[in-house]
Amino acid sequence: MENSRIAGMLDEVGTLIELSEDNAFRARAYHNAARVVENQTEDVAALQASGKLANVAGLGKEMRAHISEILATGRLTLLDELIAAIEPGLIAMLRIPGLGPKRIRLLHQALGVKTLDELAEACRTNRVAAISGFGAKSQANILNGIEFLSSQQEHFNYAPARELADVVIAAIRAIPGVLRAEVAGSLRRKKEVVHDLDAVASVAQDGDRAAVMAAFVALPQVQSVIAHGESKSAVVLEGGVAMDLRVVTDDEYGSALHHFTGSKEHHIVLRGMALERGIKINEYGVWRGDERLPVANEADVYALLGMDYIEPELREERGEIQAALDHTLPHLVTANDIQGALHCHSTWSDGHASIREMAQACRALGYHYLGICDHSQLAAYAHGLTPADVRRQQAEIDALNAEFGPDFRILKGTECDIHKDGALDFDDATLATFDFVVASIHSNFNLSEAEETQRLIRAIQNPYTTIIGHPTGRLLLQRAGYPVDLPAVIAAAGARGVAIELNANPARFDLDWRWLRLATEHGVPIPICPDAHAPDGLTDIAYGVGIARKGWLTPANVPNAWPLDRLLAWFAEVRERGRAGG
DNA sequence: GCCGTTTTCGGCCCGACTGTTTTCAGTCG
Repeated sequence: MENSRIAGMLDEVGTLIELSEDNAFRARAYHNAARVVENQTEDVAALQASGKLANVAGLGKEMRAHISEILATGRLTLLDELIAAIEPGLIAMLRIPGLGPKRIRLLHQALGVKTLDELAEACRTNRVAAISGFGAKSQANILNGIEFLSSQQEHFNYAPARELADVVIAAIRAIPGVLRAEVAGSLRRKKEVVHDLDAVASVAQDGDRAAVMAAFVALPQVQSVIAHGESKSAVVLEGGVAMDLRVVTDDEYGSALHHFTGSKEHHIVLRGMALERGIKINEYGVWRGDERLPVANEADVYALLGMDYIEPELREERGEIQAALDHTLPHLVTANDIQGALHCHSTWSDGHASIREMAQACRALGYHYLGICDHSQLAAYAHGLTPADVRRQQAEIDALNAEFGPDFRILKGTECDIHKDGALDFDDATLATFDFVVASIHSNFNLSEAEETQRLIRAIQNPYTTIIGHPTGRLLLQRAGYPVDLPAVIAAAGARGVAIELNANPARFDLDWRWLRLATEHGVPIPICPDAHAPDGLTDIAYGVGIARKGWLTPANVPNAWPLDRLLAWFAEVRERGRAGG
């Protein structure tokens, strides 16, 4: 039983409790337990067997009993009872902006509405406005919210959200009176998908806020205004992206940026810890009793608690607070550490630029090497290369390397398809001609989890495999990818010394950052690969670095942060270990 | 439901905004 499945069941219990009773803290305990289970790098079943589950904070007696039941039976009686008792349509109502569990219960009890459609109809027939506590505006907002849900995307990929945010932040900075402005929220934490945008801006004095806010809601990118206050406004931008802006005085900016960067879970733990030390943290500052402690910037918040600074990417309540107290936070990889690009395509297969153009683009970015990895023959849809094509391509690479000289190196690679049975798509003689081999799945996504897992493990055990490409095949917000037991794949890669790529294409970000720490614990190197099909795709590496940082990666974990000689030595070492039988 | 202790109950992050009501509850981040 995967941790994520156990977590999913506990999380669902939490949501159903929200809808069935008043004790929000009980619901939170379940959501919290779900996150704790999800964050365990070891299997919960193993933790239970070794008795270590009792030491995990957030999992009390009741939660451990639930976990035991799930592990033994695959089911949870409490969850079954809640599902039987609660209308499933009420869960969907939680997604309506401005409508929470209490008012949903009230609507259900007063009107008997069980689905979004029934609720919309109740709004149209004026039955919602008649309920005590509701009115004409609530009714209109609920109806608008239901229409918004059906017409808008709920989440957005990081890259387009970032581009839009950069435009709007620049516009906010240009508003007269604004001293500082920055994007906050999940985008600043580099989450792979974001729900909305948060931003913080500062002004010299309170009196300047209203004018700045008025200018913000009037920006050309603003489609509609949801809330407009002096210090806080909420709007919907073009493309349906919701955005919140907070305006504070400049002495509050550090605390406000920290507060609105989140995550909520990080703050709950941090503030609880601060309270134990007699310190209160809010979005305006840090206080000991009535005394306001000096906070010039975000780092001061942590320093006042005796902790190391925690980068925004790490603020997910996954052990970073304890590590900051212990001074054991990792030295995170940065874009400046990147030495080259591995896993790039050219016009030899489905790329849109020649090898020369890709190499020139890499040199312009200051990189020292480029790994060309065109598709293999099985990928006919992508004009995959035959062994004869490979020989001609490698002759071209030799000629280009001779021309470029010693300062830049084009590496001979392949993105070699993994067959249904786990075999690679080239014979050994051809595989031996490459400097390195990226092995990827592009077909037969519908096998069982056991079959896909075995398929990847067999590819890992091929002596020529250097890197497993996009290990789950997911496309964010589009498709889930094939089912795969990632802990088993990570363990196999670690045992064999094979790397797993972090595909930096913002539609993929595969391997998911939540697995990166488990991978590094197993000694699996994680190259950050752009999977670029054109020169502009190389810039995805910067996005991949953000995800790598969320996964606590250091330059030592990332082969393309290594100089060329070390990289080549590692390629040879992986192949040698493969030939020696792992 | 979990946790910690001034240790088996009481608190659980905290403040802005909205809508409805007229002092506050619900929602959100």
